[in-house]
Amino acid sequence: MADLSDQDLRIIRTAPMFSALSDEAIRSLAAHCLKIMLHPQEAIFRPDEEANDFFVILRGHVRVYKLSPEGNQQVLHLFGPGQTVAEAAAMKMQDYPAHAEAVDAVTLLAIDKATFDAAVRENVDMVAGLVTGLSDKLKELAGLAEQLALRKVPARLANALLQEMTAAASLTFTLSMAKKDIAEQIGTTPETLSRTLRSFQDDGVIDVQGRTITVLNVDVLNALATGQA
Amino acid sequence: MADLSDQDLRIIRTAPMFSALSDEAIRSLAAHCLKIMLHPQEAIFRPDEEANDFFVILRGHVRVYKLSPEGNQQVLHLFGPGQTVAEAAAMKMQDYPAHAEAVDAVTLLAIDKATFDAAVRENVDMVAGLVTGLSDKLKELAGLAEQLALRKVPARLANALLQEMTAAASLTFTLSMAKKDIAEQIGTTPETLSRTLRSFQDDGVIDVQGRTITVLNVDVLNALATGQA
DNA sequence: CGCGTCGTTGACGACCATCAAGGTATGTGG
DNA sequence: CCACATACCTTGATGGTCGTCAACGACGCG
Repeated sequence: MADLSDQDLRIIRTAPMFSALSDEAIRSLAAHCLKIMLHPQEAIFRPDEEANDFFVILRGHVRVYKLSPEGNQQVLHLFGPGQTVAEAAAMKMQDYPAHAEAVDAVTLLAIDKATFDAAVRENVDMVAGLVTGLSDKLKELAGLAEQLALRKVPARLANALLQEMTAAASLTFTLSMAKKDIAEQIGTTPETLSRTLRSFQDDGVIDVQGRTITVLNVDVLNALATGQA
Repeated sequence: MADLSDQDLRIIRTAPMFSALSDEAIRSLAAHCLKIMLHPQEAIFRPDEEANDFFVILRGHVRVYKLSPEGNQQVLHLFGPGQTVAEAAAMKMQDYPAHAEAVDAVTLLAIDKATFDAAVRENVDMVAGLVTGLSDKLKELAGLAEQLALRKVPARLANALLQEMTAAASLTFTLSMAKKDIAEQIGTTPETLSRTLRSFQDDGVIDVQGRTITVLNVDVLNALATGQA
């Protein structure tokens, strides 16, 4: 039931599992799917729901996170257009393992397990892409666990800054989200983030002007990120 | 080149990706594989090696871990007989994402990417199992990240104790490994582990006699594990 | 019996979350 | 256009958690 624009098609084909499919194959798959629009902060799924569908992001960003009993959250993934969410849970028909919510205005394609299974049976080459996607997520989570266990806040922050820097392809860039969200993502608090940013600035590694960061010394920042400082 | 006993077959079929295969299919796959025996502590792979093979554990236990620049390690997975190691990395032909080593005396079946690909092409039903295995690992890592970020040491230890308890199916059990290894697995030090165990004991939740633990109050232990205490 | 690994305990300090308060920015309605 | 509300950010003070260092006792094994 979902109409797809040409741009939608291009975005969907960004996902490894769909990259090998023809336009017609994607369109016929989408014919059985729902297009969902969400407002910022709107919930997509919760850990106690059964995973009947998984999602392809057409527009916006999705945050996948765990919640502690005290209400703290830890972001596991941050997904953007062309990425798939919860395909592993859906394939196994278990409960979703975490929370997911829209970060900004989001459009999703919701694919239910049955129609996806049918699509896989007709296009066996999707499997390689599916595995690739899962493998990427495994690697990401392994890196996250490493960071949380073995790196202190300065190293995690340095990492995040380097990521933003390379994403912007410039030594000066504007943070892609509010500082409080960055704090959350690297597993700390806004207060500690603020202090750590200031200490970087005092050390002459970066310059902070509100949401705009300029990296003054990439080498030191790299050293911080890998823990050699 | 690897001869498989009937017991080997039974163990291999424990892995979700092999569960649907016939004896002959497994034997013909194994004909192109190597059986590897390892001593305790012996390395299996390192993060800078190219992942040409992945492994099925026939005997013993394998620890997969990340290493910090300071030499601390964080265990990501602990695998036993019938589990597969590094299949995601091997399928994508990238570098291994972590270290792996034998915990005790280990026997592995090493499967290289090419022969596995061939096997998958002949037995498409393996795919579902492959995905199941990856999905399980994703869930495990997500849980680990949650614990590291959001739970304090007592909660993580309570969790570990509950796991050992249910594995033993008895309120009294002997730890499956040295305490220092448990400390490592839950991301802390032997000293802190020792103190936390003592505090549990002082609170009357468990009794500790060397490596033997008796759970005196399951409810409180559960509360500790979920963070409600 | 001696040695090495493991486990425990104590003292200490680093790191970081929390609480509280004030400052800044941004958008909204009058 | 200004006043105000509401977020977001910063800064300081404080305390808890946990890692580190050091010393010692307990095992297990050759």
